[in-house]
Amino acid sequence: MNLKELSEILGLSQTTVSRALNGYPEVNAETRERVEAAARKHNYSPNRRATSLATGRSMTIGHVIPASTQHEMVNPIFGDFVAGAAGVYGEEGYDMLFSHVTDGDEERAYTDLKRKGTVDGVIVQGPKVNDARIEVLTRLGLPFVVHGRSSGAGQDYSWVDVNNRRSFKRATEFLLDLGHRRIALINGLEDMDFAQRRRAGYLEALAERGVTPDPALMRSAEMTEVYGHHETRDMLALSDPPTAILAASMISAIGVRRAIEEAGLTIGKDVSVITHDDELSYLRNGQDVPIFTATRSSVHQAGRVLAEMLLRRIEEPSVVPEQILLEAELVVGRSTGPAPTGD
Amino acid sequence: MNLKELSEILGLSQTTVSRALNGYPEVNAETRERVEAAARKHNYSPNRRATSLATGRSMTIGHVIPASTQHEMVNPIFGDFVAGAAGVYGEEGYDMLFSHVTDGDEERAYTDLKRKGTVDGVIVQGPKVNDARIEVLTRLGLPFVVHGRSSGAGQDYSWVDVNNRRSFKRATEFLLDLGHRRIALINGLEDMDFAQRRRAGYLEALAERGVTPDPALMRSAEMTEVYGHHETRDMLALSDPPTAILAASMISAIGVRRAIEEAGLTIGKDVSVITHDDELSYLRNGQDVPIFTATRSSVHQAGRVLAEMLLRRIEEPSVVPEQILLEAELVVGRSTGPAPTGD
DNA sequence: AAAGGCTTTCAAAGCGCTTTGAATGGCATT
DNA sequence: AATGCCATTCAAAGCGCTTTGAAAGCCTTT
Repeated sequence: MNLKELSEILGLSQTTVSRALNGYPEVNAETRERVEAAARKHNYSPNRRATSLATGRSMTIGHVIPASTQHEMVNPIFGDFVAGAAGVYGEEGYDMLFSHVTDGDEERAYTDLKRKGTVDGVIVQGPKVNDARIEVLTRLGLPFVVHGRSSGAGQDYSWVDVNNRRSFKRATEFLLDLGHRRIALINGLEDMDFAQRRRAGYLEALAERGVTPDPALMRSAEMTEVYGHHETRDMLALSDPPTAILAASMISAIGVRRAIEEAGLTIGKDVSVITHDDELSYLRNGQDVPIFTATRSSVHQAGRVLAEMLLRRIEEPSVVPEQILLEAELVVGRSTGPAPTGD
Repeated sequence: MNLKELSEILGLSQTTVSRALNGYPEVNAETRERVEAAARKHNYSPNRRATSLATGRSMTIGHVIPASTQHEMVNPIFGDFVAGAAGVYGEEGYDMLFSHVTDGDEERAYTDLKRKGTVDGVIVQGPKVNDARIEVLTRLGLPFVVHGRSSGAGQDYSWVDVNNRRSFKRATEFLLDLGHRRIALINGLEDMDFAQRRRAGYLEALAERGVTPDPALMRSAEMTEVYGHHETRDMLALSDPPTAILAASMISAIGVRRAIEEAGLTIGKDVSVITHDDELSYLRNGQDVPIFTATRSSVHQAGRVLAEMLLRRIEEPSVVPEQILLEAELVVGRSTGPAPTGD
């Protein structure tokens, strides 16, 4: 059933039927009802491609997945984020499209998205320091919002970010207050902007207390479980091992815990652990009492907020960019305790 | 730059330019080269919506995400699966579209997808026992493939599944061979088809050895970490606790491990654990020696295989459905050992 | 020289919708 | 009765592409 057929059945022109269904005022109330009834009855709904071609809008939001770090897509954090965004899209009648882009080819990818008119806007995920995508998208005039920020990207753009510097500073201070001095940082990938900010917060806290940072206690890589385990095991074998560890995600924290337990140590007693907790639905930080002391900020919620922001930008592209900085809570769980005394 | 402009620049008709770019034979070789050069130079690429409207094909694959169990989307397993499929789509020039569908509304969702022509085919994920989607899609004539199977769905359809029954039977036998008799099953959601099959395999193995299954040792729910932890703690508190546990995924197995350790017990000695391992990239089952003894089958690979199968079906919709049954390996890790002797 | 057959190019229709600009008819106004 | 104004409805153009059917041009054949 298409518009032509429907209008023939009704004995009306396509114009009138289209207008009736799209809520235009210049249609007789009675006619509108007839049209709506017929549309329901014949299970009519307009062809998205045709609508899209005629209006110039695709009602689709793009998420570009760089293929080199396939991980980005696979990342459980990404899953929760996307679920949050998808909820908003659904409510507003937008679809969500993923483009799998081979790395280095991002400029082309975005140019194509714009050119081909596949999407009305995009969400930029996992911004790096000085991320080139921001400049490209600004130049193309394709509406976008960024999940996180990119230090060094000159443009003024819209973003939603967690105050990573502050939350990791607080977490570090919390450990310092407990008497810890050998505090390790198991960070995310070095070139990710959020990782830089977390490290900055960590270093800031140490500096303010006069603790000299030890490069041997600062690790960074993709935040897998195996990585958390590996680095922890490695550091616990040092002659002067850490008494506390800051982990970048629940997933690596699980690896951290595994390594601590394998070493015959007790978490929260021999070694304290604080992790960032994105409130992943499949990896909740315990039910009532948190498993880990954690800096907590829902990535699902961030997805929602960003999606709403993007839809606003699509509606009004000329409005000045918005920026939202979310503060993470510091929740105290059972993975932290006073620094062990006596060596 | 659109086709019209490009053809005017070249002094050719749109027809010829279109044909040149799409590799039709009836174009002079020299002309083709000129056209291709101009297209490159002016950064031309055809508008997807227009192409799509003209050809009737959208070059997009749909993944429908039921909203009630938001979890499905958020599921880390889903992430890896989708990454596998996305790789194939990318190679073949397809995009991937997610529709967020409020539950119970799936029939409408698919009808719309078909009607609106948004997608050329869909992948059905997380089939339940007697899943209604299969009948709907068959009726609509929208090409689809299923990740898993649906017992009771009458139709003949294409699927890729892991031999869940056999792999859980083998895992159970492995534990029985080690002398375990109190074997618990921490399964996925009861109405999921895969969960049924796993349970069937588990029960089959018990029956063959004359072990009476104990309902108190059979749990099922969404496979989160907290769930694995909760059920394990609960069962370990029984007067006659299990000496071995079968878990449905790495994520719940992590919760199982946490509960065992909290109870002061040792995994692989006091309590043996076998999990299914989907080879999630962020939750690898250890590096060299597996953390858990596991039934292993890559969900990323399954994603690839299904995507390829779907593209074949889109190409040749009339071909008889294909079915692929993947066998899981049983890999032995450090989480299993002989049943503890003496009470 | 006319006929026939290739190769190459083109004009125009069509995909299914939205939207512009015009037409129609009923009613109140003069 | 003629005029003007709304409220409705309509025909047709246009979105940017593909594809059909026809035409043009050049050889070869008779």
